[in-house]
Amino acid sequence: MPVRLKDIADDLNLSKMTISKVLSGQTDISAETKARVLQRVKELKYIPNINANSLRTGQTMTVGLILPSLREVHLSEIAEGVAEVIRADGYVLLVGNNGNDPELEQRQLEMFLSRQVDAVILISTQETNEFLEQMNAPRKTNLVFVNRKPPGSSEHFVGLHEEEVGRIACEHLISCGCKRIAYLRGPRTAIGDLRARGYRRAISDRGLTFQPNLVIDTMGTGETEYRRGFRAMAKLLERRSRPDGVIAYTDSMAAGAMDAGLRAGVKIPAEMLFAGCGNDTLLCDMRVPLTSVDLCSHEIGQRAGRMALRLSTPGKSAAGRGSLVKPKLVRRLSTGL
Amino acid sequence: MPVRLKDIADDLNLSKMTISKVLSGQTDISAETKARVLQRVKELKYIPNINANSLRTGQTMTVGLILPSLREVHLSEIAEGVAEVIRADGYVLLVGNNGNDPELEQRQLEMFLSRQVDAVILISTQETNEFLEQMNAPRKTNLVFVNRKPPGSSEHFVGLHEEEVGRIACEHLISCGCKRIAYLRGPRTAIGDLRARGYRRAISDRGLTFQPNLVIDTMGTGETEYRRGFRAMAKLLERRSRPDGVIAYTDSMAAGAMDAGLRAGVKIPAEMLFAGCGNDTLLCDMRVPLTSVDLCSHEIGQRAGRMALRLSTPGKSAAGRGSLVKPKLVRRLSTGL
DNA sequence: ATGAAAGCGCTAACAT
DNA sequence: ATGTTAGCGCTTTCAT
Repeated sequence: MPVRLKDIADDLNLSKMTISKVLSGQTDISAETKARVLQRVKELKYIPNINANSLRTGQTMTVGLILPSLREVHLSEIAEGVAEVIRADGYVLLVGNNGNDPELEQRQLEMFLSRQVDAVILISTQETNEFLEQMNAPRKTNLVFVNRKPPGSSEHFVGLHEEEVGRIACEHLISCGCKRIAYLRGPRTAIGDLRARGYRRAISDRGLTFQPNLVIDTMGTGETEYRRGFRAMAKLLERRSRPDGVIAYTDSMAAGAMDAGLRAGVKIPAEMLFAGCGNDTLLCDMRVPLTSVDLCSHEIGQRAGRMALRLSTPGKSAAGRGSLVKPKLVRRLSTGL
Repeated sequence: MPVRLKDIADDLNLSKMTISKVLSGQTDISAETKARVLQRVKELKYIPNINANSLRTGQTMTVGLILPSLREVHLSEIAEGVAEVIRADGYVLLVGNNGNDPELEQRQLEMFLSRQVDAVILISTQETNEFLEQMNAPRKTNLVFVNRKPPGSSEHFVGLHEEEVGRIACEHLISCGCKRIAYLRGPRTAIGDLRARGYRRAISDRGLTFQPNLVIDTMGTGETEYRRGFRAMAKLLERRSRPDGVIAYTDSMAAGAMDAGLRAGVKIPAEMLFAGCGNDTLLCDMRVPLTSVDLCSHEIGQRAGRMALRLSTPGKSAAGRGSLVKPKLVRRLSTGL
């Protein structure tokens, strides 16, 4: 078993306290003793037991992160951001995934709580999580929500300005001269709706007329996003008047749409412009490099991490409640450069 | 602060011990008391402090995972596998990433050790990690290496049978009738070399002649894998005699190669077959669906997790040392179905 | 059937 | 400058 304070103390014929004091930089220790202790600590490779301390202080220097999955780049990117900032402060990250199963989510949270985590960052895809209201009532303050503002609404959260995602993409295509911009929209969720609204807002803000038949709902079939994008585009191309710009809810869908266009002989970006969302390096650097809206997942993770740290620091608990990250457009050849 | 055993005890005019016994299912408690306790526990939403127990038992029910990054699908997939199996046993996962920085890796390990993790799973891309030898000497047994067998070599590890990756892909193309199979090889690392060897072995096993000029080294330039695949393929196509099959080190490279082929008017799979490695859903379901070797990352994670659990269980510590996972070929249209 | 004591590793507060 | 005491939340052991 690992070396304890007492081992060092016995070894040096000192008391545990002396060792402890040296290690915590107390000054009431003779230089000589200090040196001897430090030396022995190194030799024995002593590593303090933080848990023992946590029992006293109530601080575990641990942050929990609960998310649906690590497989989605967007989410693992967030996780990286969190890990980065909390590590810098000596905190450690507990990760739990719950394939969108609310029960699992709850169990994970309980496991984290039983480990006395200082804060929990929750990326829940559930539309509601009632269990939080009841279960967690006492220490609610140390929860940080990501992506979805919880119902109770007075909570701490970090999210992406979703409407801006649609707006920024559409705005860009308009600036590039597009007049008929198709939107391959996402699912009928809060996020899906917000992005669609952003698209629509850009249209009207710039004096174009909104044409409902240019908004394509691709959901419902069991196909991959790529296939759905491909098929939706193929159909669009059969119409009498083609769009001169296409925005897709994800990069995969955009890739599918672009391939359908290329296959049909459409010149990109000469005749038609494309934009996706996600700025996924893998997808955006292929065939005609794809202009895409960066969802700033890493930044979101960092902010969530910082918020968690603030909540974990006794004094500062009351700090800023919410934080909306603005997406960024990344221009590539599919919109002319 | 959270509810403690003592709170329940005081509340019910019982001793801590009685509560503890009820919760641990001891039988020497009257049915009535038991019911009262259970009821109150629920009402007060008591969650046991596992850390307190850990201080006594030395078991924290925590496994640490150190990896270069969560951004790579291969790695996050492994993380998911680990999380899954250890959660089932009530363990919790500490995750630390270290962008291939050995110093960070060491610091992470120390942080984990100071939290008394029961085991650490280490996915190190370092070729050597001397610091382990020294620092961790005492509890070396609770380390599980993934992907790379450590120098000390008597360690516990889980890895992919890398040579089999190259062999299986090449074997498949040969079965499909290919005679001239190009290999877009990966970096000059242990793994890169093993896969190349597998390719070569399949060639000679099946009585074809190995042609060095069909092995293309794409590394060195700062380009993306896709671009490297694309360029390598474009060059291949300029030769007098074209290959009739192409294997790439990653799916991205395969995608690039395939696009170069398609652009040049090559019919896939009629005239040329393609296979990648990684079985990345995003990439494999695009344009001509790509046959790819699945690297079984999830399975690797699960095995590593199980190994970590075994090491964490006092009795079983000496169990199986190493475990090699066999990759699986996933056939798609790019090789004729 | 219920409870008291001791101790896991550590440190704040107080002696010496 | 060094050491003693007590206690963080819990359970194992041994009373009652």
